Amino acid sequence: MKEKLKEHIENLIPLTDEEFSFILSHVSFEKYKKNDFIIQEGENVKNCYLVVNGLLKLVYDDKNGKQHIVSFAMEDWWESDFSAYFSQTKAKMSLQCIEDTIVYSLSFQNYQKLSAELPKMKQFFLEKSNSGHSASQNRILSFLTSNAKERYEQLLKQYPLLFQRVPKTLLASYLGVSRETLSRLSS
Amino acid sequence: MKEKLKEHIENLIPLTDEEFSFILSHVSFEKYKKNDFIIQEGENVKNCYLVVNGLLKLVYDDKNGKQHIVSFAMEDWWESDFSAYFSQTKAKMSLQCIEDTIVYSLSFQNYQKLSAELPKMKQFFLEKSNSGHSASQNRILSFLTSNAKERYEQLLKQYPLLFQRVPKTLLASYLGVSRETLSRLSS
DNA sequence: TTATAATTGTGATGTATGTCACACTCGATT
DNA sequence: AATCGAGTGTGACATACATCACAATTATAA
Repeated sequence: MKEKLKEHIENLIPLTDEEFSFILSHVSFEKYKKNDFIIQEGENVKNCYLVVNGLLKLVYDDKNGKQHIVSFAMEDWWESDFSAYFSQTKAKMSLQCIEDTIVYSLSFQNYQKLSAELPKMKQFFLEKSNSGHSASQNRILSFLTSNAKERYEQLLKQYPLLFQRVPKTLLASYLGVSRETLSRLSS
Repeated sequence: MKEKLKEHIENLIPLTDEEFSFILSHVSFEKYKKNDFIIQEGENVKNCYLVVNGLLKLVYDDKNGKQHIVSFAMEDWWESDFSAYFSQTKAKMSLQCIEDTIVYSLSFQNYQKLSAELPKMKQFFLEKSNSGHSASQNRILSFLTSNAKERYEQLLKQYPLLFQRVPKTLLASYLGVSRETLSRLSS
């Protein structure tokens, strides 16, 4: 499993073996079961996570008890309630397993330590953050410019795999439509 | 005007005088008039911009010729079509002045140079990117959980100044509603 | 000033989408 | 095999919002 983390980082930035073992000593390997909460709303957010295997949802529960999916996290994605992680405050959102999931966990302290002591890692985090930011902007754009059907088709195109892995109800909650409307769109 | 840039960076990270003059030698100071385009859709995006004074809109023009505002950029904000900037490709969006505007411009090359040669600046960019990412996620959340009226009230609360500075049509286009609907919400 | 364009409000109407209710399928559990 | 619950489709109806049209007001420029 170590190889997967190494590959993941080297996808952006080559590492020496020493650098990689230094990194490895700052993360921890964790396994969760389907439906487990990795982060629960209201808790302090101590870690962010790299998904090695499995599937997560980052959800916000509104005052009416309705669930909204801010993001899915699939293999090779970093996820957390980043807003709470970076400010070391309480989670506004929950991170929960849709499938059995294996992750690398990185504490905020170790994130800072890696950033400070390994310039390559600061670079890595910077590039990850930049692309995360771009992805979010694209999602905003999709809300601004597209109706439910178009958003559905964009999602279908971008992540065809998702459709076999998650119930339609969750897709609806990601797209911002009711499950009934989504059902009518598919036909 | 130099002071404003220094203040802006030192808001996050203290700098020596040498460090600051090094930074200063890598940015350029530019003035634009109301309605000028700083970035035009289809162009290569060479720079990102720090707004010293004035107000910008980052807009996407859809296939039907309708304008969608992805972001306003006010004093003290960095803005660009970041997706195109970081990948050094053509702009999908335009950056245009709502008011006469003064900016610092930073080329991608100098961005890389500053990041590489000044660890403090890499840290600065990382923190900026992280907070930009969080802000975008909040905007997504607002689309998922709130109707037009609620989004309007959130915007009003977050940026009360904006309402005196920009026509309602633009606010509508930021909120993702028609100007008529926005007009009815205000009453 | 006068003319012209930009901005805003508001009615009438159409449409997309939400909500509620119910039925059906399918896999998991006992 | 029988039971249960999660996931899904679909009809009937309610509602939020878009669109089109027009008038009124306010800025801008000639």
